[in-house]
Amino acid sequence: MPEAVVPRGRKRRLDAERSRAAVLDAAIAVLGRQADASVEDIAAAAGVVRQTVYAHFPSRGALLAAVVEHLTAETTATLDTLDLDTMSEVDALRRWLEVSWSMVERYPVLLSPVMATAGPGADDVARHRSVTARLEALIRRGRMSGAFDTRLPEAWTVAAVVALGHAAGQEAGAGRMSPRDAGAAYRDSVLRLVRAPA
Amino acid sequence: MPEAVVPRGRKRRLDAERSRAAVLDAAIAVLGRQADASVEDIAAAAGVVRQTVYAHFPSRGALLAAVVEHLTAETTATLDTLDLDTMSEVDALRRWLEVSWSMVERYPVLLSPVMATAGPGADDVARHRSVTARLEALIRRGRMSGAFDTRLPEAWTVAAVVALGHAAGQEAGAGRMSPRDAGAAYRDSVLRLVRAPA
DNA sequence: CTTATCTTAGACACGGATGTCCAAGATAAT
DNA sequence: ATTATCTTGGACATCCGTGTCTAAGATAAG
Repeated sequence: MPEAVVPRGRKRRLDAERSRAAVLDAAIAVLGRQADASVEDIAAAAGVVRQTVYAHFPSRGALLAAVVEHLTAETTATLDTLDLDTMSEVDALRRWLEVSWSMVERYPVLLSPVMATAGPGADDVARHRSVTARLEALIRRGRMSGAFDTRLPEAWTVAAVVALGHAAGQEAGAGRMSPRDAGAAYRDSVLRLVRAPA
Repeated sequence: MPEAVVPRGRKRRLDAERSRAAVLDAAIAVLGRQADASVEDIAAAAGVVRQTVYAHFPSRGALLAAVVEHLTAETTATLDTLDLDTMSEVDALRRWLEVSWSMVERYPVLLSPVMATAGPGADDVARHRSVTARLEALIRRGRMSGAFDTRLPEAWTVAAVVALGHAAGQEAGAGRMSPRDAGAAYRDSVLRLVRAPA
């Protein structure tokens, strides 16, 4: 596995950075539709030739890893602008759900198996870790404060929230529900599942 | 695509039927662990050579289709022995969840993408149709009788139940929860999601 | 403008999986 | 015991994807 070329004799040509970005974007788009898309497919969608992809990413796996990295970074960054800690648990969860859902809507690849299999930790949860970490902390806080129900295991609750997100994404992606309705159903369902009974 | 050989000059050798069954069972087991297992892998697990697989199934796709067919048949058969119509909606749903969960436990391949991609209708829902049809009917009945909540779309409710089943399977399969706990959490979550508020 | 960088086109090697063919031997049916 | 069926081993063609190499042409940086 050779490394991606990053010359230092002169300045990096912005041309190159444009190609790299195009490939990355194309990968996000294409893999969102077909998880096992070939490098050829991605290159074509990027308006580039296959060799150019290898000029920026040493291997297919490295490209996938870059996709995962890119998206998790953006998602966690977005989540961190929310100041979830300063609001009530229920509001914070609502906010978290809104943001997560908007990300899923924008990047369907987020629910693709690609996110699980790519990257160092090839575990379905380990991959979402940096994103679900916020959720986990939030849920723990709500459970301790009495705002959330504690009858179900904490880890299960997290898994359930993720799974319902997948379901909403499927329904919207398959055209069985409008993205709006899917998002609403998602939020309502999670709240019903997580909130402490009155 | 040649057809599977079914001679009629003499009687079918039970030897052959044993091989066929072994291959089918091996496929169910192996694909449960690795969705993209090769015909070679499956043959090896069946204690058979690759060519023998092709002697019974014309192609890889046909084998997958046979797996799907086999499992959906068994599952629907099991579900039909329950007489769900004669009990209360909540009891019926509980029963449905128990049976479905036991099937998922026994056949992890049921949550594999194999079930979606194989078979004629390559739709995630269309494949489960014969199984989820029972669930759908059940949910509709409960919604009309007032036992279930009607604030969420019916189709969404079905999707959510399936998704939570996947989550439970994942958690149990990954060893993060015991199968028992996962099943319990699954049932509790679904009931909490579906039941009408008191 | 000069030069280094980037993209492209065309090959090529390699590995892995699918599907096919055939001949020989094992095995069950009659 | 005879015969048709089944499994096996070996070999082979094919397709597809990955990854590498090279030379030529385009393009941005200095």
